[in-house]
Amino acid sequence: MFSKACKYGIRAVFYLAVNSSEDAKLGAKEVAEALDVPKPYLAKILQQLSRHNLISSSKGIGGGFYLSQADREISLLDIIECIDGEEMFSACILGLPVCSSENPCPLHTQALIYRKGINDLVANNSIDDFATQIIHKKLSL
Amino acid sequence: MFSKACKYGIRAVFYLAVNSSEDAKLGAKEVAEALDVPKPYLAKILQQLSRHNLISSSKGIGGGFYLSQADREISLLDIIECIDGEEMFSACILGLPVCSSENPCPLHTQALIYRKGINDLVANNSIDDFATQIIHKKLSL
DNA sequence: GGATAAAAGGATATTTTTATCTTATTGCAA
DNA sequence: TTGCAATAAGATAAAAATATCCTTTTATCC
Repeated sequence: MFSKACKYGIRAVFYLAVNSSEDAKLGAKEVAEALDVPKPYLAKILQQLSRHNLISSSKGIGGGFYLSQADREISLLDIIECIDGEEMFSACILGLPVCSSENPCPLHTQALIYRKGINDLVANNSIDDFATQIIHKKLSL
Repeated sequence: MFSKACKYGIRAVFYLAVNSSEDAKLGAKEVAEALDVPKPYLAKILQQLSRHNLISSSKGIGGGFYLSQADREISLLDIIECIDGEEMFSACILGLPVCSSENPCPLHTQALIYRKGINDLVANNSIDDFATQIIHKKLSL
């Protein structure tokens, strides 16, 4: 479904949403250790998200990554598309170059229902929405 | 979602279901050309499926790949699991080592609904079921 | 039995993904 | 203003996925 980079990215953003703020930035090292993922690789992913203004960062002493209020209002889909590209939910599930409602592959119609479900899940919930659930229900990251 | 190898495999099996029989075996070359996928790579995938008795083959002149009646009654899930492994639908969508209903990740509960939908789609339909639809509705491969 | 046509199997090459390392660059603090 | 702690960026390495090539085996036809 998602690439490893994307899974790391989603988890890191959730971790930042719960544990960071403008006054409590987190180094890539801390996040990587908390999530048990490779540090330099995660740093790359965080940099990419930062460059696209989906998360915030600052250099220097006391610097690190964090989520601004604006960052918290974006959808999880934005994070996913930034890392894995925009075709995750739109490309044919069998990889056919042309596959649409008019000219569907054998899985198209049925799969569409479920893929749209996942798409809506990540498109219609903000980072904040997920953070609230994570805190409330004590979910794992 | 599926690896390229798996997409090629699914399409090839569908192609064999529609176009081959015990009396009309198809060479890897013909299938690869029909689906516009790399010939030697597809051959590998077909060999793997054949080794696991999910499709049938015979060597020599007039040989090739085809589906026996038994082959036509397996589920698409068997094909998928043979190529991509058994964790496609069971592994955590965020890659967490432990993620279950008792200890869910932030996407677990919602995603489960849709993932189960896809799983059921491929688990509860035989190759024959799909072949019937492909022929009836003139679906693309 | 010999030629041939096909899959089967093994080895290799290429590309992409994942991971690491090294060197800037920035910003704060003493 | 100098040193340090952090991200940023670029280069490189390792692993996995994708793709190809070559040889062997097997079955069929003559």
